[in-house]
Amino acid sequence: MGRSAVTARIQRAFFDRPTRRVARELLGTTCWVRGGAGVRSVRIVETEAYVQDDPANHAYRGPTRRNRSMFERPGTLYVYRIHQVVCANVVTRPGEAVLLRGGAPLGGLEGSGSGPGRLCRLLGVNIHDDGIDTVRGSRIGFAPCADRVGRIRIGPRVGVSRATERRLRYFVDGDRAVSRPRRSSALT
DNA sequence: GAAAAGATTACCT
DNA sequence: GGTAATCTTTTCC
Repeated sequence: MGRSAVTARIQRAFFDRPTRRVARELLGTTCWVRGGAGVRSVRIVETEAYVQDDPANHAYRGPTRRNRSMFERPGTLYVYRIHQVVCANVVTRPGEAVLLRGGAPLGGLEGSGSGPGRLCRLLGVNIHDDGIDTVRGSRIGFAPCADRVGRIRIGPRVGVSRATERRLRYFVDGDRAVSRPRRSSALT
């Protein structure tokens, strides 16, 4: 990279599009988090779309205290807690969002970014980041895809107990940071 | 006010 | 492959 580390930032119009398209096009982008110890970043390699009329969507039954961030502007971060870990989403259209499921560490960052909980732990994302703006905020942002993305594949979502047949999961084929269903060894 | 479920992960046998 | 950990939100009585 001959230029500065962050050459550009993904704007709000990127997120204000159909959720499945955003989920697919987030693959290969860089997600950075500015913390006390510096900036941590990963290359996004796995996402899942949560859309309307989707029983697995936290916003399926409308706004609640937990999911209020999902009704904020496109590009807003929706962070929720599940068991003892947190997961991060980016809001697209009202009540819809993209779950960040896998990221490959960049810039010497060490650890595993495979899985939504591990990804948040790697980046240092916590529950207090819920509701922040990734477009204008200084804490977390996305940079456009710099280099070529591998083959993109689509498959069933992981971990959800409803609407499991829907193919709303996008991932870069063969990337190490992609989580896999525990079910079988068969590649989707 | 109480009980159940959950977009997970780590560790057990 | 199966289950416990762990705790907040949601839902029901």
